[in-house]
Amino acid sequence: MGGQNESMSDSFAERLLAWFGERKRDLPWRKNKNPYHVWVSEIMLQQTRVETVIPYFERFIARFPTIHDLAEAPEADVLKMWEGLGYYSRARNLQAAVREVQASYGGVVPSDAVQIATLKGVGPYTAGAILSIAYDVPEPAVDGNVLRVMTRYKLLYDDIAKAKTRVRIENILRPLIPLQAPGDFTQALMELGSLVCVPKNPKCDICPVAADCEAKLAGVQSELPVKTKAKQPRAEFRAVAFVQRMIGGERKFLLRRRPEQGLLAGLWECPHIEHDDTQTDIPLLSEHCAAEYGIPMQRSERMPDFEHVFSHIHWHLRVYRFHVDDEFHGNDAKHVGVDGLPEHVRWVSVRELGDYTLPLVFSKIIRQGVSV
DNA sequence: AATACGGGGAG
DNA sequence: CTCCCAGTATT
Repeated sequence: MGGQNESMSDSFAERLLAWFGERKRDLPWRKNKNPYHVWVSEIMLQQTRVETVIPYFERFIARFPTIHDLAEAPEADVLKMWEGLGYYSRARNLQAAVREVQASYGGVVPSDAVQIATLKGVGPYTAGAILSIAYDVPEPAVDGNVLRVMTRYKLLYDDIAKAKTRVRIENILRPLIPLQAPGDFTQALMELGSLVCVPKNPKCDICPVAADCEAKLAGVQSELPVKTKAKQPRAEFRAVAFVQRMIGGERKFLLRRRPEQGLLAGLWECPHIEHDDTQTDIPLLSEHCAAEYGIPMQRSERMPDFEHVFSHIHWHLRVYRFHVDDEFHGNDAKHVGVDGLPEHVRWVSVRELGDYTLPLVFSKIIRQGVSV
C-alpha cells in the first residue's frame, strides 16, 4: 500500500476513497452504473445543483427509461421534462446524441474516449465522468468542485475561469487515479468539493486530506481558488402582452413559439417587444400583435412587473393584459394553422398548458394573468 | 480567449 | 445583493 510519492501512510486517493465510502450521499444516479443513467445525470448536473436535479432525474428516467425510449420520443416531450431546469440546449443535444448512439453504436454508450467525446453536449468533463463512473476508465473529470479542491490541495493560483487551468488539473490528476476505482475517485473528488471543500468557509477540520493540503498548510485556503468574476448581465426592457379571449366558453391566452436558435430556443412564451428603459409603448405592443397575428385588441390594463435574470441578460418585464372581443374570428388569408394563426402561435387554455414548454418567468406571468 | 446559454440556493 | 453551481458550443 501507499502512494507513489506520498509521505503519508495512505495516499491521497486512499484517504479520499475511505472518506467517500463513509460519507457519500445516497443519490438516484448512484443506484447502479447504467451508462445511460450516468449520462443523463451528468448532463443535468452541468451548472446545476444536486438538489435541483434529483426530482428532474427521477421524472426523466421514469418517462424515458432507456436510450431507445429517449431516442424515439418527440422532442417536445423531452423539452417538457426539462422545463424549469434551464440550458435547454442540453436536452436537445442529449436527444441528438442518444439518437447517434442508436445509429452508430448499436444503442450502447461508447466506452472509448474519442468516440464519446464526439457526442453532442459531451465535453471534457462529461466524457471523463461517464468513462470513469460508468466504465471505470481512468480518465479525470474536472468540474467546478474538482477545480476548487485541487487548486487548494496543490496551492495553485491559476485562474479557474480559464480553460487551460482545467487541462493542468487533468494532468495533475491522471497519475493519481487509482486503477481499481476510477469511478469512485471521480465521485469522491466532487463529493469532497460539494460537502467539505466548499467555496466559503471550507470545513478543513473534517477534511480527509487536510493534513497535506498545501493551501491549508499555508493558511490560505479561503483565498483559493482564484477566479475572474463574471460581467454584469445587460439590462433589457420588454413589454409583454398577456392576450386573452374566450373560445368555446373556455378562457384562452396567446402563446408564441421562440426561434429554434438562441435564448430559450423553441420554448413558448407570451408575445413581447423590446422598449427603452424609460417608456413603454403600449400602442406599439398592440400594433405588434395586430400585425404579427392579425389580432385586433381592445382594452388593456397593467399587470404587475416581473424581473428575470439570466446569466447574461436582466429582463425588466412590464406586463399588459389585452382582451380580444368574442366576436372576432381571426381568419386572415395570409395566416395558416390552428385558428387561422401562424404555426408558431396558439390560443392555449390552462388545461392545455401541459402540452407546451415555457420558461419559468412566463409560467409565472400566466399564473398571475389567469388568477384575476 | 471570450461569450451565449437558465435558474436557483446559500450566505 | 454576490457567488457559483458535477459545463458545452460557438465565435
